[in-house]
Amino acid sequence: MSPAHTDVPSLVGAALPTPVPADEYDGCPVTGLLRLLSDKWSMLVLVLLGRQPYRFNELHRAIGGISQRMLTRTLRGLEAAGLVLREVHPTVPPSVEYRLTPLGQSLLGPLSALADWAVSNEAALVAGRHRAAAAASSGPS
Amino acid sequence: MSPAHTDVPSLVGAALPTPVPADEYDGCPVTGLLRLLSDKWSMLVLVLLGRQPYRFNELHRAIGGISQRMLTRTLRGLEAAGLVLREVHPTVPPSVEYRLTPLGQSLLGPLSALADWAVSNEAALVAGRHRAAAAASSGPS
DNA sequence: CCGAATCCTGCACGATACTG
DNA sequence: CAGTATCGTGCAGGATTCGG
Repeated sequence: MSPAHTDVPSLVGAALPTPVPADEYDGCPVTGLLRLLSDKWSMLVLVLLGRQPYRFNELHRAIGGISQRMLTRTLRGLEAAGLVLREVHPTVPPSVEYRLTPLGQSLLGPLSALADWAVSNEAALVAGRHRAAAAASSGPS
Repeated sequence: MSPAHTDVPSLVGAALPTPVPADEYDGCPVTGLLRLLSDKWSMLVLVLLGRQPYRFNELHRAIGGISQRMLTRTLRGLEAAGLVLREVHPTVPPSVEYRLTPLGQSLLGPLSALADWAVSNEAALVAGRHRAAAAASSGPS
């Protein structure tokens, strides 16, 4: 075991030389968060719930393009992580409200930073994409 | 079923699927960024390259657990997005250096915000995961 | 209205072997 | 050293149906 060949940034928590407890969670909190958020809808749901509480079909319509299955899955995942709270009102017909927990709300800041960057650098990203396309068609010919 | 056993050398080029993301850009810059970063390794590679330039196998060892295939794909994707620069030095043996473009470096800030949040709230996330596991084993029995 | 259950497809990803 | 070629697998994710 020779650590420190390339000292891993503290961002990944010096957790790369992991003891690997089980075959599930690899020990790095950043990786854990990424595995939670790296799906198609989680971040979008978080941002929407950050604005206001939503009921299930309200959210379904607000997103538009997500299947019921994936919305349920996404919400359950976020709920399991403690980011979203699910409130069932025993009315007829039943209604369920989803809102962010305080933990979920605290995630909105970092999320916004990423979103702001994406908006601010949209032009650069598009330009880079074009440069890459041009290089790909003229280069390896 | 295994149809043609006749060795067709290289007709089907589906070996390296999706050379670049190249997905249909849906118009939302945030979604575009998420589709770019929502894979298993992109963010980690960006963070590592944010500290220093790396050569291919250097990066391979530093990450530890990624396959050559995925490292290549990840780097190509980031390169196509204009976040990573690939420099080939025509030496013997050949060496290739990867570094962040200025655009890539500007992404480190927002990325760090997310990473810091993950570290700060690791305990809460782990607790949530345990609650979920307990509920899953006792609830739907 | 809320969601679970089922079926199905495609891609992300890994392991290995080979090349220049 | 830096990739490419190829095969196999698991799981994300969509469409639809059924139940409460």
